[in-house]
Amino acid sequence: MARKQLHEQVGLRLAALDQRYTTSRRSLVEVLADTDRPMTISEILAARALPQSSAYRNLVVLGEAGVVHRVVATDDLSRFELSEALSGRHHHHLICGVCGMVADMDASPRLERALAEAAKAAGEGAGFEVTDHRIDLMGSCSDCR
Amino acid sequence: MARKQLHEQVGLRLAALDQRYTTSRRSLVEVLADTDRPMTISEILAARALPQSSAYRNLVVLGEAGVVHRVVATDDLSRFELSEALSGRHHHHLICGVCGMVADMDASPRLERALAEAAKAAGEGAGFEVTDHRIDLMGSCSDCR
DNA sequence: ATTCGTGCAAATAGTTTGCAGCAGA
DNA sequence: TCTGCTGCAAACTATTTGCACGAAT
Repeated sequence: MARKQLHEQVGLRLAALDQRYTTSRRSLVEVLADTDRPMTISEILAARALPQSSAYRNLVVLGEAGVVHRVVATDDLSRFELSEALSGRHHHHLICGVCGMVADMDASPRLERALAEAAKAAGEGAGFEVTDHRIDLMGSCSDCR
Repeated sequence: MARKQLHEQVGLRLAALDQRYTTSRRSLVEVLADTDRPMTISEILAARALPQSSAYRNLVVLGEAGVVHRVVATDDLSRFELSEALSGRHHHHLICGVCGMVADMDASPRLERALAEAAKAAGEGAGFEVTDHRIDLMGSCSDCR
């Protein structure tokens, strides 16, 4: 999605919640749009000077607006990425167990189909309504070997 | 696995690291063997009175010994389960986005095959060596609807 | 005996929040 | 203009650690 349209979309989503699209929120969206992997708070702050509390607060708001998505890896750092609704790329993650790095990985149709089937079975069995999924491949990245 | 053999296995794994199989460690293993879902620290402490610090410390040791495994869901509570090497059940998780509950879900062969293929492709593409994976179905549990 | 584990309390790390001043629609 | 956002600092929560005592080999 072009950068301009991206901001338009974000603006709309925020407006729907009576939230303003302020400079710091725009900053956060820019940073996340510029990268191809989920970013930690410190990475975000390294890219755009911004008080931590504003970063946290705005990421919450952007999360509620469906603009950003929180990724949980294995270390205890939150990572954030643009939501798939905005990035348009359904993907999963590679997670390095040594350094904690997280990289994006494109989804495979076959995997998605198998997953949909498993989700259906799980729902029937346990009265659980599946709305989303998360697939992570764990291992070691090239820097850690 | 029978309870007695389980403790034997745990004892061996701890011994391999020059660690003793003490009463509190045995307690932790028992609690985790008695349940079918990953447990938070507070759930564990509710089941067996034990100082928090001992629980945390021993879960680290049991983790290093490959006896327990830490499960990361979406809230910021660590959850622990018996490792698959000991439980013998390869499984994935259902995670409720409302209450944070985590339940076990048996793995499906088809899903595993599709995943193995995706893992191979990812490794080739990114110089990433895949050693494990994690699949979670997110949604809402029966209690939350 | 000597090494390792325990329990308490204090420390730490990441994240959240109260409040006074500032800015966007 | 008026409601909501910002920035600072203090608060909070989950987890980790230092240290002196106790237990296991």
